[in-house]
Amino acid sequence: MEKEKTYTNFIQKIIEEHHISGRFNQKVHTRFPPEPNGYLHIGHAKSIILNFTLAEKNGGLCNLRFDDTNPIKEEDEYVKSIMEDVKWLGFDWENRLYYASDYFDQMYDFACKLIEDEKAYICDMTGDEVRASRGSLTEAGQASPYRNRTPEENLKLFSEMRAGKFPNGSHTLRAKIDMSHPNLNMRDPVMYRILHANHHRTRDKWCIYPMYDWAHGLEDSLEGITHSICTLEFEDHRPLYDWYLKQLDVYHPQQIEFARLNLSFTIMSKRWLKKLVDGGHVSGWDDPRMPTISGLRRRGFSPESIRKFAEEIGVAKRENTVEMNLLEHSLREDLNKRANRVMGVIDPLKVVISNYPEDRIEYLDAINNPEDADAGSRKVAFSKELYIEKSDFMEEPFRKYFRLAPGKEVRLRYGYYITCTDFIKDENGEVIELHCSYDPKTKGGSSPDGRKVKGTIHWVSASENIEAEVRLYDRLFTEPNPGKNDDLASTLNPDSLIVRKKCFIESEMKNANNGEYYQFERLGYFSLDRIDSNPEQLVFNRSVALRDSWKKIEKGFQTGQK
RNA sequence: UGGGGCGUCGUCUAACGGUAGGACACCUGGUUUUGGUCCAGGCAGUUGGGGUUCGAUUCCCUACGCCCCAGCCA
Repeated sequence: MEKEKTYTNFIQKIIEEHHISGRFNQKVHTRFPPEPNGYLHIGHAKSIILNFTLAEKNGGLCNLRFDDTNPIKEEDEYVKSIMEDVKWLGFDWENRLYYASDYFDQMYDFACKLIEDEKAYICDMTGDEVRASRGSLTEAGQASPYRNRTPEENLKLFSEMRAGKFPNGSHTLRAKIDMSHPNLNMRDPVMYRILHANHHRTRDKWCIYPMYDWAHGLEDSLEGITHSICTLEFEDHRPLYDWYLKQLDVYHPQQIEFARLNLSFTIMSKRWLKKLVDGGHVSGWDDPRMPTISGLRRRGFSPESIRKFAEEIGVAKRENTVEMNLLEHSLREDLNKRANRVMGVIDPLKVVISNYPEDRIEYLDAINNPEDADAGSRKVAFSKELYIEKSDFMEEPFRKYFRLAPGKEVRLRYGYYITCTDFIKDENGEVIELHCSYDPKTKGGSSPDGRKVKGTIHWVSASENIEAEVRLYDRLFTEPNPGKNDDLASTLNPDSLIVRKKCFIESEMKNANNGEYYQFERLGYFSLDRIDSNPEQLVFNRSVALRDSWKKIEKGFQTGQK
């Protein structure tokens, strides 16, 4: 029992301290607050999982809230995809779906209160002027000439702003804090800007929109959030978050910052991801090579594996780059237990069993999942002509090569032992067909005399199978840290997608279902491509290959000794 | 060289001031009708220097390194 892993991270620790101090009356209420301006990626998944599980483990709730304060960037399409992704990960916000735009009226009223208290003013400076007067990292800023307008004048101007009397950029509402504050965020930050734009929800009701810092704390406060969790770059904004809530004397959540996720061999920034899409380097936001949630879903990742991954990587404040290995491991670990096995040949080489009757077909028993006795078994067709993997034959085998070679015997999984008696090459010297003999006494894959056969290979009957397209994926970049390189395109992995058109899969797979996970024995985990696959032309994506200890040995032979 | 953060195995991440632990990766062996899984074992870390203490990853000082901030983005 003491082996039970406790859910531990520094945020949980803070929560427990709050429980002791009684700050939030033992309550935990979090929120996931995406801006609907793009697709979610695995880094967002970390945040979603953090917020929802933190609430759940502490008997609390987590809201889904769209932080839609910038109508220029936000679209309904993203709202839909975000909800789909959160649901797919297995979380339920029940009736707690909120939008920042729901609070625009209240935010306006709060702003008026600040104006009345002489803590905010309308500034007529242009963006450039504001920038110039903000000072620098080492120099104090200069006060706006409009800083001392009366509350009456400010109120009037503010309502005129709202009424649409001014063009974009002509006025802002600014908090009156401290132009010489060492934290630049505190140098009279803008609370409202004029944006004559159509909002995805409020349409043309507003032409002034709240800035993040002003809006976010109020959203949290209004929803009774206890722990407002965000990423590290907002640490500098916490004083402002706190300042607004304190001036207003309203319910005050605790903002806590954690380090965002970086993954090796990929990138997480929306800007770069968009470049990949726009540059045609990938087929879209849901390209199976993308680290987006929709991409991972299409690639064949399970939500369970992503949640396990999030648990494994933990949560802390230091910068981190998690190895892609760990993500892949999480998937293998999950699918090994639940994916049914099946045989498929993705690089076919024809085999003729010379001593097997011409027109005979046998149906042999194959176990669906050795890791799950309840998964049962199925029948696979065996016939005189078969396909095996090209890589399972070598004319001149390496020393430890256990597979087929002239005169060598292997086991066909769940089939027979066969021995290679001959091979045929085409005019280019490429092996195109093998002739083998089989041992009828080894049906099912074991021999009565107990002789050892080290190699077991997969195969598919040439007469009974289904043809499919298979897509093999590899990391998108060749660099472990592509984000550090300005010339992204040069570090793209040219082999990140390999399409194999005429693959042969055992006919069992005619019943393959969308969203189901399969293991093609010895090759990896696969699932149907939910966009491009159809009953006439099945398309399988390889989500991840099996671990392959042979690959290393083989490389050793190829490069060094032989 | 203004402010805010962060430095623990290769990579993530733990450790009321009390044996630096786990996972991934890697390496050995064993089992195996998937060169998969599984099992057993191994390698490997507290940024440096001081101080406090019986005892420091933990507290203090200092140095160094890395990240973030000058949007009317979030």
